[in-house]
Amino acid sequence: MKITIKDIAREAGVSTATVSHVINGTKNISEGKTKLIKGIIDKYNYVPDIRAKNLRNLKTKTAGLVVSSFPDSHVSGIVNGVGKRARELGYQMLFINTIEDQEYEKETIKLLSSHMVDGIIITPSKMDSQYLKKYIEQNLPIIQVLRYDPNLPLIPKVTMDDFQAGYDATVHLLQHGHHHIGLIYAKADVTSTTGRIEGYKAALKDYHFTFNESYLELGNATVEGGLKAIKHLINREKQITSLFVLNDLMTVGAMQGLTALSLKCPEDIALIGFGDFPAANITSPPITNVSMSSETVGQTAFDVLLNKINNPSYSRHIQIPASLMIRRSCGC
Amino acid sequence: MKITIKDIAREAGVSTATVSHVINGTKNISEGKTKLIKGIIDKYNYVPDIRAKNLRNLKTKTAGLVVSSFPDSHVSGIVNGVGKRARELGYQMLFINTIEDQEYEKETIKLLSSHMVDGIIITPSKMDSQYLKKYIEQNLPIIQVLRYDPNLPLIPKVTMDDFQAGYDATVHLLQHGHHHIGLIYAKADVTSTTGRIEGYKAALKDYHFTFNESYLELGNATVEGGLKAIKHLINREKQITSLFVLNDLMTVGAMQGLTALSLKCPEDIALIGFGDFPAANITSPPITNVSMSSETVGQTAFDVLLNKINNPSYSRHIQIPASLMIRRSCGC
DNA sequence: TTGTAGGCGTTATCAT
DNA sequence: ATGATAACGCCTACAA
Repeated sequence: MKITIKDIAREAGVSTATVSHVINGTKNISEGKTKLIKGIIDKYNYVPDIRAKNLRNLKTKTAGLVVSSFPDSHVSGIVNGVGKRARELGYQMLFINTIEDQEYEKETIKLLSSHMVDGIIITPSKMDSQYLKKYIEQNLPIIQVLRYDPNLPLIPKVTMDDFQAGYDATVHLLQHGHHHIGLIYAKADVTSTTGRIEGYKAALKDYHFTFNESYLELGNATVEGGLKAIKHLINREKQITSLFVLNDLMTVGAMQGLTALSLKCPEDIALIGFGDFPAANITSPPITNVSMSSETVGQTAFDVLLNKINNPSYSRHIQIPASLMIRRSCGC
Repeated sequence: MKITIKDIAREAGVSTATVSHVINGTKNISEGKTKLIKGIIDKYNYVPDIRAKNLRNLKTKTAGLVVSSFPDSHVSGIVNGVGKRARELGYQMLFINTIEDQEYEKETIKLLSSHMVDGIIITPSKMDSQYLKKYIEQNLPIIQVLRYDPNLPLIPKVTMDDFQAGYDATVHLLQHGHHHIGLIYAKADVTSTTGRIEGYKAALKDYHFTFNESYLELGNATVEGGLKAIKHLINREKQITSLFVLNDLMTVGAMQGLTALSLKCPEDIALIGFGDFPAANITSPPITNVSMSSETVGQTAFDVLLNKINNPSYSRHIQIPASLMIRRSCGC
């Protein structure tokens, strides 16, 4: 038997309006009745039906978080950061992982847009996310995190400063005398990748070295992917003396690959990873990493979403800086 | 301007019932009208308001996942597993991290119980979770994952086989001649910890060694916690020759601590971790771990929840086996 | 095959 | 200080 506000009202001998008011403190009700009603509510452990409440109020106090992959600590840091801030601000969080599947992503957004949430934080699976346009036209608050569609200028963004991070890491390698720098990326067609590669190119250019397309290799964001990638890359481009790996799991794979190839790090091949994970300083050698605070990204993302909800014209792009955590794999 | 089923009906010149039926395929509507109505729906990108739908239907097709901490890959694996299975079965997932705060946990359950979700998967923050009783009496489908209250026999559980895992790891160490085994645990008053410790004790007993309470040390599930714990432990109990560490992050901290103490692993101190993380085979030395598939736990948990939803008397306890991943830190 | 209308549980306006 | 009641948007008997 489900118990409703009517039941409470009946038992208290008052109207539903009165009960509603004591629940929400929205009007002055006499002390006596207040106490009586609260007692009955407690007795039955009554909680107002949130579906009805939402329907009436046009607010759900929940936000959607749609990410496109979830294996690494980076994404889980973001989930954590968003969740933390959401909690602080009294929001619930609906979490969906699209596993890089844009069709599912579209379905998901469609569903969430049906007043399931008050706003959405999304890591789009593809650079082209024009399908989002119709939602912003409908004034559904959406923001992008980590990755974005450059042709969606009205949607706020919270990302890493990928260009700068790529630039800095590359310069570091360059300054250690490495001109042949292999780069293993997780996924093409995504701004987090392209931004970092732009930074890599810019550094090369500033130091007067030519960019070599075939120094780039796809690693699919997994350990095995990183392992395979490094084997291909080093077989193909034997002059490579250093590696820039754009994701934690691939970094682990790359280190395994180096061992498999009997290559010493950093003597034969220097390496800088991207992301940074707790164990990075107990590996052999400890791994230099572009370190980023994914929790910060998550928290900021939620704040930005709230901004967007309260001010529909908000459209800022916030770039969180990364920093180079120097350990031994880079040859320092 | 929000568009509703009425608007669609008006523009199509039909009743809302007809529109509803073509949307849900719940009755035969003539081809012509069907096409017309679908056209209009597409034109306006109309999606039925899920709040209203839920209110009417008494189903939300969303499940709550309430975990109590989120720093490690273990929990994120579970989130991932639950999400994957939920997606396959057409459910959405509401994710909340209570950060080991039972008060917040209670509030959360209360909120979710207000017909926000069809069922709840929870990792309770404390062994005593009797507050859940009133919810099961109200027939809210709840299941426990990873940790549980032993005095809640009616609630299904999906956990690791913690006892067996603790037993096996300890036996492994014992067989290598280690009788003085320090144990660093993440959190007291929680079945995942007590189960593993029971296994540890049982192994000791089977091999005729006495259990020493002061070989146990709390490490708080963090890197720093593990680091501190090992320092305390080794200072206090100098005869210890091996370590069993019940969580990944603490394992990393313990390895750091060994280095800080100028202790060689495994020569001076052998070590077995619990959880297993991608980088565990590129550390120095590679770390032997009790390895568990958290994704499996997550997927199973969702299946069990669905069982509970469909059959309120379901109350099984499923124990997922772990396996020892032998690498070098244990001295093999 | 299609339409009418009541009700899901709340909140909030307008009376009293 | 309270109460009656009309929405919120949808689904679904029941009627036509």
